[in-house]
Amino acid sequence: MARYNPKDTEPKWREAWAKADVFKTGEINDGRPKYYVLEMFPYPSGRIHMGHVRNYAMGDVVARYKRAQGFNVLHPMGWDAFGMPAENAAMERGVHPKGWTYDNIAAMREQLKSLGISVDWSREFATCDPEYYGKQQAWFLRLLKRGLVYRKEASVNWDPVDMTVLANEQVIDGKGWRSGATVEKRKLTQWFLRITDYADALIDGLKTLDRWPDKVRLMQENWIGRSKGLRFKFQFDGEAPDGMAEGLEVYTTRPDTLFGASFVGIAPEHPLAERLGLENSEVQRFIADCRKGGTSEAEIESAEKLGYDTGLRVKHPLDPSITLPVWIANFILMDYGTGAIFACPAHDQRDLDFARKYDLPVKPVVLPNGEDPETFQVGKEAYVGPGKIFNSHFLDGMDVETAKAEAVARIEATGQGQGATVYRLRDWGVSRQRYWGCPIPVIHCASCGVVPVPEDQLPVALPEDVTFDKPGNPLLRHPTWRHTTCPSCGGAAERETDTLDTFIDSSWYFARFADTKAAEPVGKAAADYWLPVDQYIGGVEHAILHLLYARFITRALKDEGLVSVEEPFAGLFTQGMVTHEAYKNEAGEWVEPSDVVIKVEGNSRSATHAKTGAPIVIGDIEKMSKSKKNVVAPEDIFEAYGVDSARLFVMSDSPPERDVQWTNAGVEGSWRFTHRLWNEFDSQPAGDFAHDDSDEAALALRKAAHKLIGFVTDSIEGFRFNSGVARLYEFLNALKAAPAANGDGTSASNAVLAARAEALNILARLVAPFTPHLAEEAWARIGGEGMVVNAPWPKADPALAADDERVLPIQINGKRRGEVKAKAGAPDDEVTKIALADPNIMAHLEGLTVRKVIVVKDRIVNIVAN
RNA sequence: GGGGACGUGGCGGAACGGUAGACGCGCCGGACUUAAAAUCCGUUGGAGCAAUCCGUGUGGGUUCGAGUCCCACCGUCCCUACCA
Repeated sequence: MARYNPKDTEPKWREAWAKADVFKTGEINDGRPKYYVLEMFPYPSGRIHMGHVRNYAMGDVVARYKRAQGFNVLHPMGWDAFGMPAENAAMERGVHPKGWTYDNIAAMREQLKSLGISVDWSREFATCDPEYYGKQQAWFLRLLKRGLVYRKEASVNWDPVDMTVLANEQVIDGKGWRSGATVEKRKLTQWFLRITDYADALIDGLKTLDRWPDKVRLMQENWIGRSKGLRFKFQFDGEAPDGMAEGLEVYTTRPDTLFGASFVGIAPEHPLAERLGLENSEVQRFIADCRKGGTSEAEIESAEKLGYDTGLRVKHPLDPSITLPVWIANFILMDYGTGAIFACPAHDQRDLDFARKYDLPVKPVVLPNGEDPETFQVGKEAYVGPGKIFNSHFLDGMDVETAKAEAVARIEATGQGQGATVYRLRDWGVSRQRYWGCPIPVIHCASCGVVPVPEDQLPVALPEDVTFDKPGNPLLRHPTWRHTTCPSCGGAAERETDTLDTFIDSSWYFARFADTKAAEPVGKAAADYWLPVDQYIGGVEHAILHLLYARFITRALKDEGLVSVEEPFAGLFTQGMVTHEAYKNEAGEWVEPSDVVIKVEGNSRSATHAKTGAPIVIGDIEKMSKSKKNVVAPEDIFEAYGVDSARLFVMSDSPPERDVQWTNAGVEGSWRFTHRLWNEFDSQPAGDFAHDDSDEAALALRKAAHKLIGFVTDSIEGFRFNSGVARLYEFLNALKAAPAANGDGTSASNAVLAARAEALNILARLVAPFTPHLAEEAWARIGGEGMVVNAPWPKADPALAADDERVLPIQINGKRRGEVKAKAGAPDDEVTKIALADPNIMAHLEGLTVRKVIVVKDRIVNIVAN
């Protein structure tokens, strides 16, 4: 018997798989049902981390399982390869982003391959391949023609030192994350995608995604933020200011509280405010003060409400005898609704805070149930609950919902406004003043305006001779690249130097995988066959941005006739992170796990430094990160324990959707399992043995093996890998306990050896998705046909998988008092008779009267007695 | 402020409304060893000699039966946010 040695075994089988090209995707419509499993593709940072191991191991379990089930499986891999880190490397170390990126890809490809994942590598691509982003430019231009792409002036976060636009996430406490410079708001002309055109479709489509986590669907729904309300125009009392002759338009979701209005508020960026600012330096100063406030959470939380009374007044839309003052208020956002509101302080907390500060009227119009209209008052808290409308003329006595409908109807009847649906979602700004991204394929011509690059000139490729010694966009300062001729008039013109947000790159890659050689952006026949992705797997951190963008682009591409599906991902699974304890020395510096020695005494643990012996503080369990030094490198683990043990551990320790805590002891448990598993295979004697089901031990083993098939199958289907692995452990324990095989197998009966042979044959196939290399070696050891990777998923014999005898617990008044053995499906009265005859039960029923006996077939007996 | 998830042994976690704690880790005991590591075997929710009793954050409720369903509270975590 030889000890299992993953170091030799694992590479051997990876080579065998590659040589036989077993993971090559089948042709479309090859007769088998299709299954498309995809993990979110990685950013090529240079090395894989444990999070990747977990993500790709999960996808691999599904892919291998589905292949064994007879599906035509598409399981591709690619690289989300554009983005800032490549440019940062260029600035910091003088390497070219392209070289840096492709070097990283090469390194990570080797690491991923060493994981033994069943990927069809022939379909690999990177989003920075001109071949890929050229196709992206092609569909981008088609969306431009469709009117889904437009330019507008928008305010952006501008880093004055790096001379670039920053995403909101890159602004930390008002400063650029790299330069540390105070970020300015600048108005720039930017490219946008009309995602808001699809707001309704994106919300309504969520209902069809029944294999998505509810959490993610809810997050998207909230993000899109559909609200129904009323949009109407206030007319000015007296002469309207310049440009406002039509009135001042506001949006509200509470038209029922119109009679509680005490003032009208406009955002500091509102055109009316800006106009007033031109004439009045006091207004100008006020607006400037409002801009100073930061956007961090704490600042918004504590920000004082600020207001400026413009002196203008407007007429109440339902009673012109009432007039309301117009204030400029810092808490009103220009980019939601109309940038202007009517305020009802009694029933909105922000309005109330403002009204109290500036001593404006607070008039309640919704009476909570049980309150007296004469005495009800609003103090420091606005009342936002249900109730009856009062103090509101014709709305009096209505409930809130009825009053909303009535108020909308009245306003619509007077022509002052209309019921309206407003979204929180904004159009998607996709311009980036960056080099390492997909160039926006348009040309600016002085006489023709914006002209799309003709399709036969695509891709618009990035120039490679660029410099990073100065801040700003290298494309802008490149001596020749942007100078070109207008495709329309032939005159001198300039290329667009903005590149696309990298979220565009990842919004359609799954469709390209269907046919990576297609001349069109998406190969229609292949995409129609493969899409949607049946199972998508990735981190929950992409719940909103990536998954929403991909849904939007899919719908846009569908309307453009490029794909046939509306939703890209039929099934979504969001897996948890890989965490690890973080350690600190007495000076408060982070210490790497490999330098820490843990001592256990009873239930308490203490730690010391491996080299110095100095005390170490065991900190919290946190996401692995370089800054906290609590990172365990996958390659070190592969080296020490083998790939299968690492895969097995990340699959087994926690439910897949939850975080898994990496521990050395844990992976050692998986390592022990692989050895014990191998030993069982290795101890099975050669030869054909006949089944003999009269042998109790043999039959028990066979039954356990056939039941196991169902357990493991269900656990994979239901993404409960940890439970499936637990069942495999349990079965291995049963196998070891069976009377057999003490080295040479001599003590086992032929019946048991036959049962063992059958069990091992099943077991090898069931563990194959989890520990594929070991399974292959085990399969070979027991003389399995071909490679286990090509073996069909085992089928349970229903007769063997079913229990013919059941052990039913007997409860008295819900407390367990004994058990009864009964044939499966035994009639209730028979089970009752046996239960009541049980001596222990009889003892417990002493002095009690049996009122009722509840028998749940094959499960439980409950005797109700008192 | 709004929304959501989760509270089970020393730890990670199992449990279609039906035997709570599967499986793993750790601890403890034993075998092997000159010894240790590795490996193997066994015990392990708490109390009790035992019968038995108590146990799934707290308090109520529904049910023959609740970790699971409902209500309230406490705690932890995540998302989102002057969104009118």
